[in-house]
Amino acid sequence: MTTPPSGLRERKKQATREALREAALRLAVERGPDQVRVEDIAAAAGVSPRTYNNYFASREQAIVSAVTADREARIAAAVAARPAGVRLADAVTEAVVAQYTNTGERAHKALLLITTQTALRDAFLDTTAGIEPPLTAVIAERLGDAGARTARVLAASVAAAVRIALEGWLRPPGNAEATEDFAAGGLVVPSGSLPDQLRTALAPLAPAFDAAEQRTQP
Amino acid sequence: MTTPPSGLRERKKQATREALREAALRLAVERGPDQVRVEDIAAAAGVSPRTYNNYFASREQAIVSAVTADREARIAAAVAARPAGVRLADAVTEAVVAQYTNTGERAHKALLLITTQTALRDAFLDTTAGIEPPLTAVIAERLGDAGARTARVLAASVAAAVRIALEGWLRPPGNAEATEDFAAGGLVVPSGSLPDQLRTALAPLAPAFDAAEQRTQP
DNA sequence: CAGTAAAAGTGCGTGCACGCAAGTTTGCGC
DNA sequence: GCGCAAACTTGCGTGCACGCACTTTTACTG
Repeated sequence: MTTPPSGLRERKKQATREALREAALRLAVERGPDQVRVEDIAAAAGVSPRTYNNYFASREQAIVSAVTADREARIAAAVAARPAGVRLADAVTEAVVAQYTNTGERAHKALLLITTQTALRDAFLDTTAGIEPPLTAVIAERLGDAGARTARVLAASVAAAVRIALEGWLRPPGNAEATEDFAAGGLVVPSGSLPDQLRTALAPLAPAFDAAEQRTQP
Repeated sequence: MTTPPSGLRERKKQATREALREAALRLAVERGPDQVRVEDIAAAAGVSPRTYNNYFASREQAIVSAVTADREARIAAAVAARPAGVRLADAVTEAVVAQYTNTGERAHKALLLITTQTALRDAFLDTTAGIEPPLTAVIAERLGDAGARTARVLAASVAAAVRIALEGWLRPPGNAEATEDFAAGGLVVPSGSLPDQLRTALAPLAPAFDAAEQRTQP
């Protein structure tokens, strides 16, 4: 499973993908993100522009993917690695927190770049949707076949919560964008650390996890 | 609040928006969805192509918006209309179900069209994200200022659940697309009625709503 | 009833995503 | 090895989204 079927073809594909990722990020950092055309990225990776588009559906995706990389696979593994004894809600929360906390130095620098542009910011937030399928799989494993639907909903909810946490985190606190239509009582906590944001956002979902879990193991 | 500030300017804008909506849907039905260019929609609505793009960010959005229209506003109203006595979870569930059930004849025909094309299907599913802000507002009202964050997460979870329900509903049952990586035990219920799908998808979130609600009214 | 500021509409130009139909490489069975 | 089939790459063409600068329309004020 970890080694799909075969070898040389797949290696080349991954190599190309990574070359594109790295080229996109490097160029975006060197010049501004606006000054990087698809043509440049493709050239830097040694492929045609058309091929570039076989790997990434948008310019933003390429840049962002250098940071997100294989986060999806690692999240699934992280959840599965937790012992079966702990609450499912805790297992998921900690797995998610771990994945978004252990960002390397390079990732942190890249995030600064991402914050500067709305399009990049959105692309980055969209990657949270990618954790949904693996999360669904691992949650479903815990809930049994009867809870497949529930697993899907919970996984999607987690992804949504993570997105909210990230949004709140990388929002420039001084940004006067307001909270759109209804600014509550102004009691919005500006932005704590990312782990805090994640835990806070995931906390409301814990009861749903508990209920689902108890239905299978009374 | 129901009458924003003033009148003539806003009326024209809405008129143009509706003209574009209707033109997009009509043309998409008459010819295939693929045979409709932005230029045509704009012409049919009596505006320039450039203006069309000031209203809709994609061709699919224009077509789909004819069906989704002002669903967002109605959902908020529907939740607010429920008496304060009922469980918040039930209020939200029923409000959502009602909104997606009372689709008229026209909407139903349009949905058939939407199903035929992946791009349209995706655009339609993306509109569920639009119910998040109003839902957040009305849920936050119930939970009080302390639960603003929680309201946001719950609203996003509801939107995600609705999306899943819709996905399962308008998926051609015979579609051998498989469930991607892990096909559970083959126990996937093909597709019940839409209200059933919605209730089933929202059910797992009820405990989270209950917990949030009880925290404010012990 | 101007005169002016703001907002919506428009033309133009640029870069991009993607379908299609080649050409090229890789993998596999004989 | 050999050739065939599937997978990957690439060039081309089309339609599209959107920034920018400019014109036209709407709203407000002296």
